[in-house]
Amino acid sequence: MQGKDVVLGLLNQRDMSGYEIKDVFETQLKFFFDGTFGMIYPILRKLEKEGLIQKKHVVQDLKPNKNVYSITDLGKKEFKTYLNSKTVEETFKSDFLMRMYFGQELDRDKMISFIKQEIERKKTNLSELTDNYERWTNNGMNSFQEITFMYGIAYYKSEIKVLNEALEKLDGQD
Amino acid sequence: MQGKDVVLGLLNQRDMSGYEIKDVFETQLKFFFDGTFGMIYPILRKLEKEGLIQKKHVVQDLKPNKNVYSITDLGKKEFKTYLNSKTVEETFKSDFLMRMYFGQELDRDKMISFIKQEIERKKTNLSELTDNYERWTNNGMNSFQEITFMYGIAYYKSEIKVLNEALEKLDGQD
DNA sequence: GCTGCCATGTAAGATGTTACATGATTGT
DNA sequence: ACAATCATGTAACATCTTACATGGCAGC
Repeated sequence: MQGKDVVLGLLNQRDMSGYEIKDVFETQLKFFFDGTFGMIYPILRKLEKEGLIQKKHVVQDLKPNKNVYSITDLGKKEFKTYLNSKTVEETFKSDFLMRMYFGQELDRDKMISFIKQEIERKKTNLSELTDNYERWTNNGMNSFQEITFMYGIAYYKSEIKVLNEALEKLDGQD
Repeated sequence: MQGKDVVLGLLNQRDMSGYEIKDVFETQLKFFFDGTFGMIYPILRKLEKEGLIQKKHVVQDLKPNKNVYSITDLGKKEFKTYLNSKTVEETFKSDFLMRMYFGQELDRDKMISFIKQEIERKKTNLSELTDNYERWTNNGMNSFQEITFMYGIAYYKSEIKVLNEALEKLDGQD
């Protein structure tokens, strides 16, 4: 599962420009995948070269022109192959937990401020995710896609709770 | 936060060989960072070249010889710099959620089997994490390090619950 | 003889990040 | 003027993954 597969999957749903793809990444896939322009455009070029997608130049009146990509039959086949491949294990990398792990090096107040910062960060993430969920619900979403949101919301809520409990426990040790 | 910082952090705690570092990655950091030999050994070589760590060849009797690394003053300084740098946002990548998102392509049974597989996967991960937590508790662990485990355990438990609920809901739709 | 654990490494390639670079249009 | 949004891209670099390659020692 790489950027390539995700882009192909999106174009398998409907035609899009690189800019639009970035937008879907931000509003719908952000919790479990992130893509940047520096990644999306090179992927589009590569997929086109391989004949998996096709470019159409679209002239616009009120906005700058754009390149809209559509998936080819070859691309559809390739995406199906991905969908039927073995699911790879998720990856998670946390700088915050790293600091918790190596915390003995720092003083207690610094550590507590790290935790408070992380709680705030997660609260922000949660409200963004909730907003995107609500916005998308109105545009049609199937029960499986809904799971991706439930999953993310449960994650943030449960970690906010854990971190608050940790703070309380640390307070009790004074 | 990269492999380099983690390796430096571990050697900041005590001297270790590449093989031992891998073991700590597996048993203590696995939830929020993963390292492979193909990553660890090149990092050790690089850090040594930069003068941040030092190699000692240790001849062993009952086991193959090994290279034990220790951190230098320069390395300690470098690690402190990392600890005081701004925490970067966590990253999460999930192939499972990807399939949930693009699920309309597949038939319902296949999707349900993906969910069941993922629940099993998470149950296994949870029990491994719990085992490592218990094993480590007996070897001394501070309250901040404990947070890294609480965080992971909460994650797995809450996602297992979400996925089970999703399954029930899907059953109700028959 | 085989398996499992201990132990170290390389080389090639894929992948992704960061920073830079450009420019139109719309609204304030 | 200026900021925001729309729109596309490159080049250099850092990083990591995968696969390969080797070999000692212990116990069955």
